[in-house]
Parts: sequence; structure tokens; C-alpha cells
Amino acid sequence: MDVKTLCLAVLSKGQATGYEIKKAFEEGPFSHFQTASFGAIYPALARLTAEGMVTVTVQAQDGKPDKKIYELTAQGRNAFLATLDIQPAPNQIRSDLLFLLFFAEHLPPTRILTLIDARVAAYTAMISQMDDLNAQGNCDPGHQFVRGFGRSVYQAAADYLATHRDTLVAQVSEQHHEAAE
Amino acid sequence: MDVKTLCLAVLSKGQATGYEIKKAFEEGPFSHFQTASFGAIYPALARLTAEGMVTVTVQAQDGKPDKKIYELTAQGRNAFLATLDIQPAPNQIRSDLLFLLFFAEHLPPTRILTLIDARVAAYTAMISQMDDLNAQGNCDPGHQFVRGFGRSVYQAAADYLATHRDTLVAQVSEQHHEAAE
DNA sequence: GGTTGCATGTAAATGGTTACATGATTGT
DNA sequence: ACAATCATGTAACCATTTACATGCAACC
Repeated sequence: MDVKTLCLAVLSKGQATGYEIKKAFEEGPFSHFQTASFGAIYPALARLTAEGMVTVTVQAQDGKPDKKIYELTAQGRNAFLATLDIQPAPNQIRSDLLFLLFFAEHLPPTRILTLIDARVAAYTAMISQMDDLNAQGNCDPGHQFVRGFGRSVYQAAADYLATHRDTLVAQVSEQHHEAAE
Repeated sequence: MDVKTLCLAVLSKGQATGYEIKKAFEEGPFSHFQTASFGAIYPALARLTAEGMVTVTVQAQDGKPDKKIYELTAQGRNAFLATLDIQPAPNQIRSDLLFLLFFAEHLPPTRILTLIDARVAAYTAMISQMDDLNAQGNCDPGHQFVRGFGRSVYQAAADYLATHRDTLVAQVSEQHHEAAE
């Protein structure tokens, strides 16, 4: 999933500027399962334009730079639909938190608790953010399915962290105790 | 979390070769939440050696290339412990499957089912793999916590997919129906 | 007066994947 | 015969992040 494909995907839902595409990954429908930065989006959009996948409409603005509204061409739409034929790679998860907790024995108990509590709060916030998106009503079955999936997984993650944090700390403390003897 | 840090982390659990480090990400304790390829591991190990973070013991073998057993130095151990002070970045998730299902309306119902069923099977396999690892007994609290976390999350993911797959297909079919009218 | 949001873009640096190269042994 | 496991390594290529550059308006 490169940024070019991701841009096509966002544009398949309607015209957008580079700025708006970024937002789709941050707050919008694509948030939580894909990302892209400006430094990747703008060049991607330029290449897509050169390749005839999208068209640009420049809209002058005062103060701000011209707004460039991108829109899929027929060719772009086909290219996008073609990407839907890929075999999906297994989910890629990179978790710094899990990395740290894997080495919990080297962490002070207070830090363990702080780390876990912060993450639980983050999950909770993301869940309510998703609920807000859901309430704003987008009945697209795909969107709902994906959001529901995210919700379930986040909920499970938060629950696990909340219910096992004390056990972890207790075990780590105990181990330190043993080591001290 | 760059590969150099990841190598230090694996070596903190004991000496290992580049090949074994790779395995730690594939089947071993680090599987599922971090990855690294040979093309990244070997150069990383070379740099770590040059920096005095690790020492190498070459062990001749017949037929195969010499085995290079790496081991942390005191400096390497300190460097590793220092990395445990980072603020963990939020989990990064990149899901091709979710990307595809987001656009379920453009997918034939049979493909949706195949995709979902394959993923459910993959989750199930990973869960039993984790259970095997757990049965092999590593009582390290950090390891157990991380594995338990993974298990819960995978289980939730599999459950969600299994219980919502038919609804998704039904909604997509219905939509196609409406569109045809 | 500082931060956030809007809005685009470039360039250097980073970091990693993929493919290649080598080669014995063991299992199917 | 063919694939997989063991075992290391290089190099070309790819993509992306980060930092920089610019600048107005609105809000606190």
C-alpha cells in the first residue's frame, strides 16, 4: 500500500486537496489503519497527475497558497479498482509499548502503570472518536465494518491492559524481591 | 524502533547469530509485534560491532558459512536499557485487509468471504502458535503479558470477523440490488 | 504573543526491502 | 528432483519521514 494508491483510494470517495487527503488519515475515515505524511502525499499527487490518473483544478485563495483540488480520471478509477485485486499482506503491527512491556522487569513499577494507563486512555479516546464518526452517520457497509472492527480490537486491547496491569506489576515486584535475596 | 535497537533487545536475552535474531521475529518471542529482514539485520550487527555494543565469536562450520555469535558488551547493555526510556509511539497498524474491506462494495461477495475466512484462519493459527509458545513455559512476566495481549487482540479480531462477515455480505448484496433497480 | 488551522511544496537524510550470490544438508 | 533449513552478506532500489520554507487568519 504505497501513498499513491492511498491517494487514489481517498479520491475514489470524491475530490479532495492534498491537505484534505492528509486529514482523511488523521481524523477521517481512513484513520487508524493507514497513514501518510505531506512529504509523501504532495509528490504522489504530482506523479498521479503526470500519469493521467487525476486532474487538478486550481482555486485561487488570498493569503493561503492556491488550493489544488484533485479528482480521479477514468484511468485513475480503473487503476484504483485494479489495486483491490491484491492479496492482502498480513497486518503489520509495530508496537513500541509492547516492546517496552516485554522488558517490564527492567522498568520501574510506576512507569509500567503510567505507560499502561496512558495507553488505556488513548484507546478510550479513539473509541469515542470512532463512535462520533459513526454517529455522524455514514451507512457505507465497508466503512461501518472497518470501524466496528477497530472498535472491537481497541476495546479488547484496553480491557486486557486494564485487567492485567496489576498482575504484571505484582509479578515484576516479586521478581525484584527474589533477586534481592 | 530501528533494527539496531531490535538487535540489542534480542541479544539482551542472550547471545545469538543474525540468523537466530531473524527467527526471534518470525517464530520466537518477538513475533507479531516487530519485524526485521536479513538485509537490515546483518548491516546492523556490523555497525553495532564497530560501535563496541556487541562482540563476535566466529565459529567455523563445514559447508555453511562461519557462524557468528554475537553477545552484548556492557556498553551495549547500557545502550539497550537507555532505549527503554523512550516515550512509546502509538501503535502503528497497516492493514491491507481493512483497506480492501473498506471498499467492500467494489468486491464480489465470494471474494469478501474468502478474504475474511482466510484471515480468521490466520488469526486462529497465530493464537495456537502463541499458546504453544506459552506452554513451552517462559515465566518471564513481560513475555507472558505481551503474549496474553496479542492473544486477546487476535481473538477479538477473529471473533469480529466471524460474527460480522455475513452482515457485511448481506449489506453489500442489498446495495448492489438497489443500484440495479 | 503564541499556537492552531489552513495550504503547498522541496530536499536531505533515513532506513529498509528485495533480489542476488553461495552452498551443504536433510527431508519429501 | 525440489524445497526447505541453515548461514552470511552486498547492493540497487524504493519509499517515507523530517525539517525547512512561506504566510495569513483566528483564537486564546
